[in-house]
Amino acid sequence: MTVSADHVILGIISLYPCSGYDIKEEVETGGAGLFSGLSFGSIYPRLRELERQGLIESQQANTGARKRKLHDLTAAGWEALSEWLGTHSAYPIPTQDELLLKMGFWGSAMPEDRATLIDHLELRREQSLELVDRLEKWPTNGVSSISEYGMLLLKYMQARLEAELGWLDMAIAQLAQPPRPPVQDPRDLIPAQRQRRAKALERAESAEKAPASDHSH
Amino acid sequence: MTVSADHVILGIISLYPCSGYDIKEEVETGGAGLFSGLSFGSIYPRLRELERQGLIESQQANTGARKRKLHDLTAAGWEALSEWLGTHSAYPIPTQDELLLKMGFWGSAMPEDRATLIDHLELRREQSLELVDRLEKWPTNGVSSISEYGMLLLKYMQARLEAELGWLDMAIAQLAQPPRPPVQDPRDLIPAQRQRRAKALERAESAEKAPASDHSH
DNA sequence: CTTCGCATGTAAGAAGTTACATGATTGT
DNA sequence: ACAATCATGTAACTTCTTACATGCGAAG
Repeated sequence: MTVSADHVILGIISLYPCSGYDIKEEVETGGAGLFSGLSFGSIYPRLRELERQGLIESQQANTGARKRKLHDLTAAGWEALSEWLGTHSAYPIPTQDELLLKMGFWGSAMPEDRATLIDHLELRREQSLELVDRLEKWPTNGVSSISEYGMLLLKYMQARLEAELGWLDMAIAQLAQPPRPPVQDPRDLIPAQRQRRAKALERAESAEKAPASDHSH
Repeated sequence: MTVSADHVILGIISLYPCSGYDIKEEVETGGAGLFSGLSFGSIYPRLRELERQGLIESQQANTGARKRKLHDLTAAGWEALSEWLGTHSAYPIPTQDELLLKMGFWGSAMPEDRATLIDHLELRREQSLELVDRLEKWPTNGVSSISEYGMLLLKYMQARLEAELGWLDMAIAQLAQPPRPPVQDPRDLIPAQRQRRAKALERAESAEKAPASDHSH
């Protein structure tokens, strides 16, 4: 499910011959970082392995003053990259989004506390607005390379963020109102959740008050 | 970065007392599956561990005719779940989306072949339309429990999918047209990519034709 | 009577992260 | 002189997945 580190590394090197440090940089602040993550702990070992496999070539380079190891694709590397690009990708569900996941459990575990959820959503809103800002400046920042494809990706993210922000405003407003009843609950699970929770907490509390009653018969 | 399996399991059990198999079911076809994934290989060992930690209680149950082990939260389990819900979540970047990632490398590795990318995007479009359909029927399917929070999640996914589908139509249409020049390319990396690739492939081909010239000096 | 779906589990391994270790160069 | 940044690497560990193993009940 997770995208292979090797492919990300090959892809980034295809953009320009670069060092392990450059790759990390690209993933942290560049466009590739929007859709993948990599740490040094995987970059360097993988670079060695890719070189062993003959997909990349490495050479010491002293551009500037620092010594760095520059990596570039071999013919086999370009072919491996193209082959990967040609294969179909898995549909991106499940979407990794902890906040939304939590929201799905809110009704059962945090029956009363809507304020905390609103707080989470407002934080998300701020962070998304920041990202919108960063993305907006991208095509004119004077440093990033943005191809036609890069521009399409940028538009994808913008469309998605816009939709998310609209939803956030709606959701925050709704949560500030009194709770609404379930939309559909054929097995009456939702009232049962509250009861199960209340019973479990109550039982624990009474056990705490009378701890001597534990060794039965 | 990845959401912890334990929290997902606790969350699903909070919805109703369930077996390991039920949890898998919920993740495959239920709402929780939109934002998390779990396999049997992690569910069963984690259930044992959560029981050992006193966060869940398990009991043999013979509802129906089959023997299953039903799990429910203890007071400590409800508290652990609430505590998790109360903490802030990481911003969901990087977004795990292999297709978009590939698109970012398309210009360097597949300079000519726009048809394959269009094909990928059309497949995505179909899959997203299918999901839209499934989501639309959800609140009236007569079986799923959908709280107010669940309904908000549903609306989130719908907003996001709608934005994605709009973008897909635009992107597919654009890619059917002739290529456009880069939006920004201060270091002229984009033309360089084609040259590096061409040179690497060419070099490999000539080496194949004259394989005897390898032992120099 | 046998195949499919329900149901639980284990063991080996893939893949990546965290934390650590090291050292040079640049800016203040 | 000192800190921050550039730069490369390793080892231990966490976490989850894949593939396998097992068995019962229901349906055809």
